[in-house]
Amino acid sequence: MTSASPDTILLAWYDRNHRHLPWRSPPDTYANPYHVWLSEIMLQQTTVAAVRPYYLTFLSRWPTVEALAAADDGDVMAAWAGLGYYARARNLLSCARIIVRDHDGHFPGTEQALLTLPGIGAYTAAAIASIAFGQRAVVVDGNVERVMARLHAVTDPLPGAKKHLRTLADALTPQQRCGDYAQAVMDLGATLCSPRSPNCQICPWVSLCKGYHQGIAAELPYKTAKTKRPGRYGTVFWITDPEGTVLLRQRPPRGLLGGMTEIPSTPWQEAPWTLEDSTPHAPIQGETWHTIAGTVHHTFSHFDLELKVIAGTVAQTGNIAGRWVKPEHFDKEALPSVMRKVIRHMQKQDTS
DNA sequence: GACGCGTGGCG
DNA sequence: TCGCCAAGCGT
Repeated sequence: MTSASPDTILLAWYDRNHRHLPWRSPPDTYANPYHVWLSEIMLQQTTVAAVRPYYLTFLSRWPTVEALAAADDGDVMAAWAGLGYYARARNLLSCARIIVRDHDGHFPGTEQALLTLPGIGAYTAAAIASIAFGQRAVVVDGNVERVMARLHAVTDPLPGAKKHLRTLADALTPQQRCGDYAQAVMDLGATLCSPRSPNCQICPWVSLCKGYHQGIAAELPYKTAKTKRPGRYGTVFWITDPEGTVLLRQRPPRGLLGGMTEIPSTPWQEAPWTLEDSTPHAPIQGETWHTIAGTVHHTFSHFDLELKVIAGTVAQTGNIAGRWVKPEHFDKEALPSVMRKVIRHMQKQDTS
């Protein structure tokens, strides 16, 4: 007798257990390339739970790549606000406009062509090519790396082991049902073969899994130690006019929170700010500042931030660089989470 | 290849 | 409270 191949075993598991996600199509069908692309960009380093509402909002507001390409930049950034990694939103718009301008509104169907588009790297190109176009492509994300490391008991640490893990993933990738297979491995990693406590007992691959048989599956993949997150400090200037309108401004188009709306602030430096050092950075001078009690803490990918807030009022809003926005219109702004924390902090002051 | 780039949830 | 983690990409 012959035993089923690993990919056949996994696909059978997927047919029984696949999750219903808004961007997915039924097994054995090709999904809409626009849907696959939009979801894959949002899912980069981001959980399904976080993506779901954003995906539904985007698809509702911009149902096609043509609609997205025609969208206003500020509307797209505002709709992305809170999801993080804002370069993805800038690249999303840029990519949509290239698709419409150079590709007649159709996504290319090969990995090689997809790779030339902004925001689409090795993983996303392979995902779109396989899931939306049925091409054989080796899809390697964090899930696949973890599953391969466990299945083959790879003990060399990441990121050094990446090339080896890709080779192992390539060897397992079938010629048929390529999109379903890609989603199946990722589903396996996201549900059973999870980072902390894998559910090996009901895993379709348990009998093949070297990591399981060596008793080290849950520990894999090993990773090289990370350095501790440094701390940074800033002072935010909460400036209002007599009617409670607040001074906002735009951040530079690239870099941290690039293109997003901010509340004016000192630079974010390694040492705490004194009041005297802070105020020269304010958008207005000669102000009487009122220190707001407490601090706002926020963790970015590569540093921890602690913000103090000082408040001031101006009689006239003219001749000050920035935009004056009423609080009831904040929800239309491209305000990242750290700035919404500052706003919440100020609203707590009002009610206490 | 290393680093910059967000956020929220979870053990 | 804290470190880890998520369907990575661009430079």
